[in-house]
Amino acid sequence: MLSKKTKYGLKALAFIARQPDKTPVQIATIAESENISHKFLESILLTLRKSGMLGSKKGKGGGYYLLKEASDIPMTDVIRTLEGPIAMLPCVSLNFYEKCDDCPDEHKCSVHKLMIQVRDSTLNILRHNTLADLALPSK
Amino acid sequence: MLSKKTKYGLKALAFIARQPDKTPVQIATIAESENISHKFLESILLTLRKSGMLGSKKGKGGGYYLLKEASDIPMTDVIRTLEGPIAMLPCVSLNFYEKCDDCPDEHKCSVHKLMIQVRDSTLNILRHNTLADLALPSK
DNA sequence: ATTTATCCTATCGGATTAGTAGGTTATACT
DNA sequence: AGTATAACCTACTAATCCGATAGGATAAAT
Repeated sequence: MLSKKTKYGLKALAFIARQPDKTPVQIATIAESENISHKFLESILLTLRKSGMLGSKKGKGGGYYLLKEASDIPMTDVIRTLEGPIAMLPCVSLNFYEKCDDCPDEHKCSVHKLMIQVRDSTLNILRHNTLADLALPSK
Repeated sequence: MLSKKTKYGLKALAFIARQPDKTPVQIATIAESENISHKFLESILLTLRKSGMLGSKKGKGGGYYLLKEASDIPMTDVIRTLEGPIAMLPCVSLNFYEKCDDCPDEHKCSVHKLMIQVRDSTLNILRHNTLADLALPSK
């Protein structure tokens, strides 16, 4: 399950990506529109800025804006930044790999094999969906 | 991420499914072979028995055995029993649906749409993999 | 009767989650 | 210069979940 942090982060990014130019959007605007706690959202956007996905501007007329084209930001990037691993087990994670304590040889582990299949199909979708897709107006 | 409960449960089921007849397998045997805490595994197998997946027998020569053919137990069943929802968000879960507090209309939610795609591709794999596949000897 | 092995309830420490509090810093406007 | 604005940053907290443990009750085989 995705944490609320990730869900809110995705919604916020979609909101920011929908801005016409790259006009900065304020936390308060997003928080209100998407029903997210202002303070919680603040910490989420801070994380996204530190990861290099967003830029920010202080003071009046300030806010957050995209540093890249929305179509250049795959969902994998966002989820890995906010949630961590996409895989269902650390031992099949590409970016957050960890060996299982209980597994002497993971190549003989049947659960491992199954989870690689799940990982690959999930990655396939998350890689090909970008923030531009997420930001498309709902029809 | 899958909990250890689920991971251990999957391994244990694969172990049980590998038995020639339907000879009961003892907790201790599985725990030792798969490096799982005896007591923790006990509670996991209890859950699986209560869900109707396993039968059990007490006393000497007792243990756990499958109640159905391994090929009739899809991975979805096991994971839903031990882990709960397969979907990444409650609002796209088929078996554990919950409305999002923050979403006035989930059909207009772009995150929702994305997570439905992920859910469907994951389900596709987990439905077509059964315990029989999981139990195949590692080559 | 004794051993074996599951059954069941209760508890627990540690980690994680979803926030909240409160002040600091940078920018814009007057 | 002074004030308002809005992001920045650190720390804290309440609640929940996870992984595991404790200890006895029950049922079956010998």
